[in-house]
Amino acid sequence: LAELSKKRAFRMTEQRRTILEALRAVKTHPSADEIYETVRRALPRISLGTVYRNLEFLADKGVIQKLDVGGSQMRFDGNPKNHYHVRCVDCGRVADVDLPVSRTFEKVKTVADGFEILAHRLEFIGRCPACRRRKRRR
Amino acid sequence: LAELSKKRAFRMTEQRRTILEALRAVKTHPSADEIYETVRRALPRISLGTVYRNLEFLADKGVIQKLDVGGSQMRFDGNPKNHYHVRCVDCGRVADVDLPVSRTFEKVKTVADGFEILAHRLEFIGRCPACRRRKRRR
DNA sequence: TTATTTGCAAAAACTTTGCTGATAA
DNA sequence: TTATCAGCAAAGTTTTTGCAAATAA
Repeated sequence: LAELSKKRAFRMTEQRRTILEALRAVKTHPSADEIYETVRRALPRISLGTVYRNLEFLADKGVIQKLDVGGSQMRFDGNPKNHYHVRCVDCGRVADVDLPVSRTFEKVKTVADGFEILAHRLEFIGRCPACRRRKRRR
Repeated sequence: LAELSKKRAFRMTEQRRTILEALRAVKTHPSADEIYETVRRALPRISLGTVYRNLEFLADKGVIQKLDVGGSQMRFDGNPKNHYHVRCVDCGRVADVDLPVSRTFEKVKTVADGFEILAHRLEFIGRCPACRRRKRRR
């Protein structure tokens, strides 16, 4: 990694920059295809594969975060620092939670079965305002 | 649901029973294909589709739990009560965590953005004993 | 008897990858 | 100049589904 960045063995291409900007511009936590649709407006020839490759690349570099929250798709977060999320049961929308990271859980170093703990991930499951309204109407 | 169970509109087939027994017999949290491989030993003609359908069915009925922990596959738990899990970063193995469910997080009813909170899900990410050993050797 | 369930195969949904030409530095 | 990167299309992985035959109750 240190070698890589020293040698500058990666480029800031138009595609990479546009993807990163698109992700940083929103506070939602878009999936790869949502980012693809956004970026496509600026770069109509970009491919979905390129979007996936760059998101993976940026997450590897610690510039962004790949969120493996519940649901069938990965989501991406322009903020690489650990924080908690809520996911809407109905529409799958993901948002940040305004709670600090638990000091208690951060201190856990081992659990039963001899697992060595590296991190923890907390996700709230709920209903977003839009879906609450939709449900009330029904 | 009440109607369904009153009318007994479901059967306890050989396949369903075998799948449930296989899941209850282990404390690992197997994926659908792992359960398929196990059940196949008793019922060689069973199809993967049947395994998926029954796991979904049993989870819907609250008999088992479908775990949407990180990773590309769903995992299943014979214990339907909410509890926390650890997942091994290296091999994906999932185990139960010997921590009580957080009263603090259980009390959270809303978060920023007006989400109505229904539940929470905590997952530790770690390294299982086998993978720790494997890593030390390298 | 008959509504539910199965096996099979095809499809769906999401993501990764091989290859060739393009391009950032 | 050249190693990295993009576009394209094909393939991989996991899960779902349509349909006709089988079966639990």
